[in-house]
Amino acid sequence: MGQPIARSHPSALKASCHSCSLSELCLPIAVGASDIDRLEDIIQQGRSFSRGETVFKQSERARSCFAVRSGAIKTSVVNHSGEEQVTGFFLPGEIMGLDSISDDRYACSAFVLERTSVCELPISHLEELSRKLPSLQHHFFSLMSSEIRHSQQHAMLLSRNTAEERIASLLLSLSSRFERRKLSPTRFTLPMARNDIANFLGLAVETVSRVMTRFQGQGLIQAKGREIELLDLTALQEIALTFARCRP
Amino acid sequence: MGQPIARSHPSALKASCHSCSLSELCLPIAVGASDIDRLEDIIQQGRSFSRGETVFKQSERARSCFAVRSGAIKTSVVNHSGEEQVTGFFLPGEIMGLDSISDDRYACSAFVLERTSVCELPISHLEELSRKLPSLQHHFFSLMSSEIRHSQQHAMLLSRNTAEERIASLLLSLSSRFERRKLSPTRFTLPMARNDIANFLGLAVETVSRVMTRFQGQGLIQAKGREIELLDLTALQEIALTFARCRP
DNA sequence: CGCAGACTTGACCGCGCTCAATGCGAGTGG
DNA sequence: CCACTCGCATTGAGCGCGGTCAAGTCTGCG
Repeated sequence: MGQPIARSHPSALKASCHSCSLSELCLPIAVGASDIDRLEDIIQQGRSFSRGETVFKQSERARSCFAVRSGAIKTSVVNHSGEEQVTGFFLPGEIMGLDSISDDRYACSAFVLERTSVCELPISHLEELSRKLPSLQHHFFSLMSSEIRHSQQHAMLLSRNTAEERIASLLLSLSSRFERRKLSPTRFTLPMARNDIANFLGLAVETVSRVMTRFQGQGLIQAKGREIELLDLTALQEIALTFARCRP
Repeated sequence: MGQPIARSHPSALKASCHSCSLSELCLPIAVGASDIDRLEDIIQQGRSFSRGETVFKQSERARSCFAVRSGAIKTSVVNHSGEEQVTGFFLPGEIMGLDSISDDRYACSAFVLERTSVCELPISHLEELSRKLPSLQHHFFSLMSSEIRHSQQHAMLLSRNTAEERIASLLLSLSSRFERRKLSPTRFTLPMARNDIANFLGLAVETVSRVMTRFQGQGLIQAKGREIELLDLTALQEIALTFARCRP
């Protein structure tokens, strides 16, 4: 996957941002309507992946970022002792790979959690187009800047917060990200396994389980497997509020 | 400090990157010799700050990034419960404020740990110049990309590593950053208090103290107050290696 | 129906936090 | 010069959160 996906798909479709339902979350918001065409010229609408596949692998040549169109992805790195470390989850409208622009190797692997389709953004083309479209350049600086902040927030979350606070934060983060897509902020299906949640939050799976049943006992959530309903958002916010704020 | 520093220094000096001893670590590496002048045109050589002052404060208007010329700085945010959370340390040749480009408010405050001078990089000018100098634009994307990775590394460090691993990692990070500046990688003065270290690493001060005396007992380091000597780099690396790698 | 993987629940224990006291060096003033 | 203070660092005692280990339960799928 280091090569642009086009390789395996000689007839890779040009993206059609115009008709994409995510255009208000994704790159197009950064460019005037008249310039969307130029964006479409460099973006390749990639193929779909199914559960378990990887969009790219750690330390492959990094030539592209990817915008998630549908589905869900987890990124993770393996440390030298062979353990996986989940570094993030990416949902539709979000862009992954921004951490891999610097040393031209992907810093992490991107695992597909459920049937997913992505748009491929070749980095060199993006840089080139950014020079011509100031608003696009600005948007990218902003995107990366927010990404730094999200990582910092996450580090802060891991540094001093209890298991309950971490889990409440994650649930609320997911909630607001679903809401942005006009989906229910209180009733959704977790795209990732408990294991991934635990790993991402620096906890043991057992702890995640325990906390979620505790939350359920307190009437804060209703959980059956990956089906989640948030019953008391304000209480969850109260718990999570020990740290700053969630993904905007 | 939200205003460019020039306000308080009407005669703010144009930067002289040409003669700066850090030019091989800092922005100039990104531009050809002939373009350094254009860089100097937009960079303001700021004034010096002394211990305890702030270069900028959280939630002030963010108009500039800052390159550290000399000294040392810690960045931190206060969460809503009023506690400080140290998010990073910045040494000469490093650029801070990259996390604050997105929503035009500083995401953190920058506290001066020892007598420090900085160069101010107005964001709007940087974006403009980046459009004209592709290598500068690329460099900035790279910088921000690495910053994302550093935060992720830090998050990983906090998520599963023991106190010893965290502290060994920090010591090695500092070591390599001193080395980059042609200073001794094994003998240096910590610019920050134990308190800041503890906060940054998500530990209690007492734990930092205990671990450092333990390291000393094992002959790994020699510490007297903030004077540190790393006696056994490989052993420290062995300890830290549970996670990935330090600041390049 | 049976198996494998994901999730839950329980019992136990250790790392690191908390609280509290003490040590130490720098700066200040008598 | 000492006495005093203040901030910072170190050291000790006790305990709780969350990790580990080990069963047990649920679920989807061939």
